[in-house]
Amino acid sequence: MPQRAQQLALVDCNNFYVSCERVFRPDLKATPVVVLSNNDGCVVSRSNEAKALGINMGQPWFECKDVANEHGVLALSSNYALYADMSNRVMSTLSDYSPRHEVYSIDECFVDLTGTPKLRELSYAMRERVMTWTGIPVCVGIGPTKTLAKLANQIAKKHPRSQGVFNYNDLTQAQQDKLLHQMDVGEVWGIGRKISLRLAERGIRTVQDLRSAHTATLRADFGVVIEKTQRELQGIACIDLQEMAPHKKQIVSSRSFGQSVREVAVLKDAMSTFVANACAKLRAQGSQAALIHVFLHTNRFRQDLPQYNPSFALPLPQPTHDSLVVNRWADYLVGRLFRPGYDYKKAGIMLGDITPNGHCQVDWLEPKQATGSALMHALDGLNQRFGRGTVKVSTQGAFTGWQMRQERRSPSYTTDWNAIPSV
DNA sequence: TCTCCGATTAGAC
DNA sequence: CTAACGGTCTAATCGGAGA
Repeated sequence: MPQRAQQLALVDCNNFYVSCERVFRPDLKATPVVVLSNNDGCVVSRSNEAKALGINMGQPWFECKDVANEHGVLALSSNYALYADMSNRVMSTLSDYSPRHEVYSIDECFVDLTGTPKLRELSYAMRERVMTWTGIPVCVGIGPTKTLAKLANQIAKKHPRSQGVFNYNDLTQAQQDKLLHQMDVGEVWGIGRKISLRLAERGIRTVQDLRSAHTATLRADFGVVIEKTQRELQGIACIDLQEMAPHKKQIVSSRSFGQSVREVAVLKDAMSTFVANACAKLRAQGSQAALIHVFLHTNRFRQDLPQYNPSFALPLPQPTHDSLVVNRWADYLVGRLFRPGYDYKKAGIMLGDITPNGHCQVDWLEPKQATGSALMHALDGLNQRFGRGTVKVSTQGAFTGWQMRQERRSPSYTTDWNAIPSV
């Protein structure tokens, strides 16, 4: 008996960060809006009006500022607390539709709707409900594989006639061929700029070209990943739904500074914040790290200034998730890496060699470490209940001048009572 | 020559 | 006034060191 195709939906929020801002500022419905990355550096989310003005994704703000101001574009600093909270609401709404779902990113979720009767009606209802319950518009793309669901989602986004829902499984073979022939390979999930160019050299320009390319040659020239992508385009699922997020194998916390920094003390202050951040993430997933990697960066865009990008990876004698322990090492490393006379623009820490708590190789000879777990537990509890930064390590916050620029931040509508507008 | 491992690359969002 | 360009994460692949 032939197996019926999987009905895998990709639900993707439209212009997510901008949409989050608009939920609390309905007056901005027709205003072109963009949201900027950390440090107000690049454009990371655009309303349709802003897209129409030719403002590109990832474009540095200073490049498009003039055009933007000319057309009355409102630019906002990113407010991740708000977006994370809105994301949770959307994902929780979607999770009611299938126990088999995967939160793929802050604004995307795969939902397995295989076996659902009246799929079309259900998809429209799902969009409606997310809109009513959260205020966030979404589009639904359905296909037999993740890659085709992604592609279907793009169609749903692009063609107003689809009303936000597109099911690839509804197409006949001939319709599929025609559709894929009209789409650029670069639109496929997993095919980025570099590979698009190399594919084009071999005459593979459309999605249909890729789908029908000679598999062995493709694999030899481009590797396994692209072979999997091809199979997915052919309707053979190679990328599984990951219902449980696996533990992170590496945790990074880093930031560009608002201004350049010349003093060690300020770098150490910043570093202790990064350490606190990274260790909190580590504890949140119940892990320990045995490798810490600290780095400093000068401004790579200022080639007129001397460049210096030192880093050092330090294996720890014992794995830990204790901010204080990590902070001592990081502080020491910053001191070792620092050279006076440079304008530092960025720093950070990477935690590696991550294992679940208690699953470590213990060195017989090392005295058993007093991990301070109870202290860290209390600290996480307070910071969770009263907001990040309620309790800090003493080296944090003595110096300023490294904090990022955020001149256009919206209030924290969903996480701060004081931000709720008075009626 | 093979294997291991760290560094680099490419991609996503 | 000027200068101004994100942050995390994974997997594959590359390339050098050592066996």
